[in-house]
Amino acid sequence: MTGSEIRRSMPLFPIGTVMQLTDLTARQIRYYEEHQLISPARTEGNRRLFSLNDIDVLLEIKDLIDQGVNMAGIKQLFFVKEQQAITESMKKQDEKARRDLSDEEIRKLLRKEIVQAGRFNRQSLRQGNIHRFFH
Amino acid sequence: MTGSEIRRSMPLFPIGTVMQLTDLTARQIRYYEEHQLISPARTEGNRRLFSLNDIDVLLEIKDLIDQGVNMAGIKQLFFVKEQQAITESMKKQDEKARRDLSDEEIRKLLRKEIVQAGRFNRQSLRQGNIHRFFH
DNA sequence: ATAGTATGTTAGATTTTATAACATGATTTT
DNA sequence: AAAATCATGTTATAAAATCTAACATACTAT
Repeated sequence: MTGSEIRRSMPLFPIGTVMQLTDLTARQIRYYEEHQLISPARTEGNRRLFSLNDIDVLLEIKDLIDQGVNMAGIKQLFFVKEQQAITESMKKQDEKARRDLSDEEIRKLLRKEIVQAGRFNRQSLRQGNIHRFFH
Repeated sequence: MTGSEIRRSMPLFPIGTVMQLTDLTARQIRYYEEHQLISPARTEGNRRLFSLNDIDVLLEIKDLIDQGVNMAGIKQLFFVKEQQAITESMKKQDEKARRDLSDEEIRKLLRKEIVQAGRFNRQSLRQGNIHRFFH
């Protein structure tokens, strides 16, 4: 997790602040939580604490609601987005794997080269430059 | 004011969150407010709402306190810093003024040049290129 | 017409925050 | 040394914000 991801998921805001930032009612926010679209943290005393991410999600929900999408639709959209995100991260992993593989290949090649170079130079080394390897 | 300055001065956090973020007690935070080191906004119901800037200031205060600086010292430091900031912004203004002035001079020069160019070209314009100015 | 959805409203309990006053240990001043 | 000041803790009391749960209601879809 990157630093900014941590910051974005830090529980900071009480519901009142979130209401103002999103123009949603407490009822709505709690309802969306009930439907698992967000999962705000809780204080010791059970008050919700929202993160910047939560607020982003709520603003997305609000946009979709304003466009006439209902809960079911929003859930589907979020589900699809999450799948995409997962696919993306898998793609990245694949790429990394491929990169790692080719790194490994490069290492093999390098080893070969070194061996070859060794063979190449053995003669000349004997012929007067062995002292380089001691001193 | 820039966008980020607005964001940094937006009243968002209740005192509880600020306590956690700064490791200061409510008593301390209120005391520093009493000494006008911060001026958090208030909700309709008189609860304090702190901005990111407030939190920055509180963290600075905490650092200074930890280093043994007392209220008076902190006030002085903040005062000096503010003076510096003002001086800085005046410098910037000066620069801008100077820039504006030289812009004005450039305009003067340009006008002269144009007049000169006009004189220079009058002859040649008459000699067959006046049509460029109509069409 | 009925059922389901999304939100409003209300009630009562709990938590959080506010102010104000007094307490206290550490420094500073007299 | 005694008194005053500083920075913070502690406590009491009031008010505000939030919680859950229940019931109400306007729409939509069947």
